[in-house]
Amino acid sequence: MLPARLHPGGVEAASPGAEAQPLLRRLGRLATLSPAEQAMIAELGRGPLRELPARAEIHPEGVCPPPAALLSGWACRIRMLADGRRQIVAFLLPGDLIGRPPPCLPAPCAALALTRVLLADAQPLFAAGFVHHPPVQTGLGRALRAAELQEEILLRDQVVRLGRQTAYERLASLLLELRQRLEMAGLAQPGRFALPLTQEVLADALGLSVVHINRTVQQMRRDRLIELRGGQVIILQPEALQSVADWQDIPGLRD
Amino acid sequence: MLPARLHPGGVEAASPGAEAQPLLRRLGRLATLSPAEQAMIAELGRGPLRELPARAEIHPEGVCPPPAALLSGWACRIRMLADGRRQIVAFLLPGDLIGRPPPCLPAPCAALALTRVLLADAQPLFAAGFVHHPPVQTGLGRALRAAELQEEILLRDQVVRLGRQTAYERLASLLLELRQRLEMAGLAQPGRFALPLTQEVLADALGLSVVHINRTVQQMRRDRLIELRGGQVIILQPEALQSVADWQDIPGLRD
DNA sequence: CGGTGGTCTTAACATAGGTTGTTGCCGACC
DNA sequence: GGTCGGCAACAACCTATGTTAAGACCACCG
Repeated sequence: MLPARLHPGGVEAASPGAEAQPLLRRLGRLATLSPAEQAMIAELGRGPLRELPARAEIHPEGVCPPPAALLSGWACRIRMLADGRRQIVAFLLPGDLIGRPPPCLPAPCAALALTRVLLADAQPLFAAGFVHHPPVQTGLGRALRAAELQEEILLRDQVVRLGRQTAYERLASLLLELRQRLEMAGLAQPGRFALPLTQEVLADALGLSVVHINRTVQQMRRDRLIELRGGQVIILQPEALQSVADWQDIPGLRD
Repeated sequence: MLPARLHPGGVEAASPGAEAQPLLRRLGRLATLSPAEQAMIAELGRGPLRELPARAEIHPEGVCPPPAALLSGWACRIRMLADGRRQIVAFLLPGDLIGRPPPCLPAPCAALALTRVLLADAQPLFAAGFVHHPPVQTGLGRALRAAELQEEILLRDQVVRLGRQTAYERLASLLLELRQRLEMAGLAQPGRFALPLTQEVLADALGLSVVHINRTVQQMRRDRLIELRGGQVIILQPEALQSVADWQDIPGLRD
């Protein structure tokens, strides 16, 4: 609704369109984009944006949400059971896409802001990449398609974590996933990144209790694999962490 | 490789093209197909088929498998950890699609036949529905797209199961999922269907040990929710099972 | 300043589910 | 008809993780 320049707080928008940087970076890594496509993506950052505070619902469960791009802040897809148990299905990071172009089935989970978030309407992107041309034909189409496929891969990783890994392994694996994703969006220094998540959120993502997350974090600190304070993670021993987590890199796509 | 008519065993191929029935049924439920599209699908059953015995690998981990349609038999997507732990990520039922049209990222999990399976080359389908036209434009495109979206929904259900449900709830939920999917492919009588899975396979899917699967099955039998013998399940109390599992139907798409 | 609420931390105890090992059934194969 | 392998069933014991509860720290706010 409001133009971008009315949101001075938080986003350090030095150059115009800077809000779209992570999205541009990520999609640009997935396929070669034409200058026109790059411009279209950068334009999103100048278009009408939706700003939401932490804890706000981006879209509820059971609807078919319109395509949006997460420009800044963290969010998640979450599902709740009847008795209140919560499972975070996926984390959404700057540069990620929420919602699908039609035809679209009702989403089985809600999307929730974990921090203050800035959302842009991604309808034009999907229209250009998915609807007007077959996705294979354009760089943008291939990039959007690859983003979808990556999301599916992350979902499968999550299944393996929850199904067959111990608490310690799950935490290691999640941290490595977030690190790589943030790097792909240009938001992490090597070995160090911001993690604006409470232990309760981690618990809901990893299928554990808060108490046990705490135990596990303590242990990982004592083992000198990570440091975690004030919303910042430092990965002290990447190789050790990778071997604990049985980690394999998230594949990309270059045309 | 071999033409369909050289596979007399197992498939009761009364009319020609009968092998493609489940696929036709399922895609036809997802979108309205033109007669030409229906013919193209039926044609798959007459084209060169790939037959594999139980336990055979359909495709390994880490490759980009060509699109195939599972015409008969059960299979699964599975991922293995370095130390041999296995997690079944998804079950593949007759009428399901394996592999993706390019652009495609290396699959993070292998596909494994759980029974004898019959596979057809699905490249023509994806070419027509995805590559030559944008998926929205044709009925086939919409159906293929909906099938993909359904698969993603199943994956999210699986995450919730493994993350937040008890063994008993997981089993209930999986049985309901399989029931609905088999019904959508026209392969289940109401309240009763074939389940050609060993308890070990169930364990690998539900993130449990074989022993505990056995305990859980016994309990569910004692509670008179299901019968399970000789590869057949009878759901005795569907509503009770649904309330245990916190079940919601898998959404479909009708144009 | 002193509440108030959110988050992290720790401890004690409870339990769902894992592990190991044995038995019995049944169909396949010689 | 015997033997063998795969599978289901069951028991005894063990452990990872959940639950409940309470204190410490910190940010915010009146």
